[in-house]
Amino acid sequence: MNQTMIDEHEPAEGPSPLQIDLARRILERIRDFELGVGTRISAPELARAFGVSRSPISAALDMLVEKGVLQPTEKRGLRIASDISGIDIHDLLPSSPIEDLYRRMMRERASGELPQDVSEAELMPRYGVSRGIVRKLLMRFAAEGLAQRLPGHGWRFVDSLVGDQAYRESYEFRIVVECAALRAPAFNADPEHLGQVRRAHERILRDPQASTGGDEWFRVNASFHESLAACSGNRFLVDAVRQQNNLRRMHESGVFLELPVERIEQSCREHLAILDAVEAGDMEWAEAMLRQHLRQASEFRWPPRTPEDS
Amino acid sequence: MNQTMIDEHEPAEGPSPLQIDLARRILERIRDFELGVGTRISAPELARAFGVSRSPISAALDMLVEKGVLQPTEKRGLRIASDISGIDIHDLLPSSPIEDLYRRMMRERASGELPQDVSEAELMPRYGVSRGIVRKLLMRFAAEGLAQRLPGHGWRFVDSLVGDQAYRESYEFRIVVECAALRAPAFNADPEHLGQVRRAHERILRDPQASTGGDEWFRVNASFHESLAACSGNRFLVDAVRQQNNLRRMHESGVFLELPVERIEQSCREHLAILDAVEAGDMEWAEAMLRQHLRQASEFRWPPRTPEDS
DNA sequence: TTGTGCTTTTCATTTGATCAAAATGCACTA
DNA sequence: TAGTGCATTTTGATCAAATGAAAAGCACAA
Repeated sequence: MNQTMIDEHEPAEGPSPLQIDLARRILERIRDFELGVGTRISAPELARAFGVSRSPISAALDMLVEKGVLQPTEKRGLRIASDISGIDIHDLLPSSPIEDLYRRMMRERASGELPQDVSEAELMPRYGVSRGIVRKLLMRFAAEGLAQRLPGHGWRFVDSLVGDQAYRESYEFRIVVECAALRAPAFNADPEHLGQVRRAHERILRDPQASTGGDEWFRVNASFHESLAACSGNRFLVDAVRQQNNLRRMHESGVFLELPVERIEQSCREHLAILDAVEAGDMEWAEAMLRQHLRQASEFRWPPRTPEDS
Repeated sequence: MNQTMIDEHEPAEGPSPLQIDLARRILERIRDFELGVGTRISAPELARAFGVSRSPISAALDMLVEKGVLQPTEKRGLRIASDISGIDIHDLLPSSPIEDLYRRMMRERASGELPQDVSEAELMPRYGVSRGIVRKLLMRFAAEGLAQRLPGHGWRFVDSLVGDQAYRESYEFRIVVECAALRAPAFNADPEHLGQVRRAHERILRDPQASTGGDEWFRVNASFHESLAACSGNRFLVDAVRQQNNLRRMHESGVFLELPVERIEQSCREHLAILDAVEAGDMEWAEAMLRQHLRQASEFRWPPRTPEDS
């Protein structure tokens, strides 16, 4: 072959998915801790918090410097350069192609475009990616309890939350597990942690409109339920709640319409009331409210979908 | 290169892991359905039952013919040739190297020889296998909820059931979930299925000695708890019970001593009593007994281990 | 001490070709 | 109508080499 092109390395191999993910989580962390402009940022601390080495953290911080969120101090190190409380994190950061594909698959599965049983070979041309990518994605679905390998050939997505039946089962399960968490003998509310959850809710209530579209509300909602379970001190309860959150994420990614603002506000207030009861130590009241909260949610019907849906 | 050797394919590539697994499950099925000598065997039916195509089923049946369990009929097709109720399935069938390695890893992890955090590169030389094999094994652990990928490099085994703390949490979780299953509004006992579980218990009671060593008792025990959950009609409860079974399997594979016979017999009888109550529709009594059964199990201390254990 | 900026080392992904195994289709039979 | 036996097609496992990314180490600064 003749080399008419400069056979240099392909330029601009962007940041790795891990780096992008870390950058996003760093922003979320800055917001959750309500760190102000000028605060110094420590790479080792972040590395510890996220369970990785400094290498990908440094790369993520570099991205944030490029975006103007951070800036180098006079001597060494970084500090926060701008207020990010108002901006949308997803708009600021590129999302990795892998992440996009993951969401796209989830959406197509939730809407039924993608069948329940799929083969790797079928997905490769469909999404125009190599087998390695397909497997990585499927493994991720599997790790989140959303898919599993079949014996022999192929993968199967879990019976998702389509149809009233599975939906009911999910809420029944959540009531069982989450209420049990509140009743756990070793229940111990960590004020620090719950306070953070509470602040996130108050942020939503201050500007509910901003949360209807993105997954901001989803994140806060999920962390509320997970944090309550965490107080039980029982890791299995936490895992169960987390998996239910994953399932709901997949289901809701198939619903295109936005949640009505009033709905979000009401849920927020219910969450805060439950937090009040928990922090006051009135577990029975908290449990009653949580049960009621979940039951209401299970009766909520999603807004009508696009016309061609069944 | 000169070809001094006959460059034929390596001989005797044994049966695939799937084939061996299917052969084992076919034997278990014959025993569970108590099919007698002479019964004809239908490959498509087995393929349907196990969710695979006829190809691996045929290979598995060939293995069983070789072992003398099945034999060809005069014209076409196969029939059962010998009574297998007394034999040990594990002795009859070879176990695939992959399966052996899986068990070995599980045992070494349960006993603490293998650290909680591992890298693929560390396991390759340790077990003398390629990276592909290591990944397949780790993926299997992950699928069973026994391990997960870490961000960046490496894998982490789940906090296993070592230490009183995790052990207590596990039983607490099981009580919550399994008792909820009995209380489920849609609870519906399938007599066919439960009868099969019952027969398996009676088989154990007839010859308890035979079950102390192998995993026969473990299988029956696990299927009892899983079957009860299945009657709830709630897939999430079933999944939760199944995952707890996986965890216990890993934990118990680290315990070398055998369970005392009396212990197995007592559990068997308790299981049967619970089945009686369930089939009689007395769910409250069933739940009370189940709760008591689990609580007792949680208080049971394993027999002393080999001396050098902590 | 704790953090930074760099280098070195280790680890895992990617890629493409080859091959084993599972799925599928078809002719034929009980 | 289901089942068998065999042939064909499809799927995914496997391997080594090259590349890219994360972890680990070190000197130095606040």
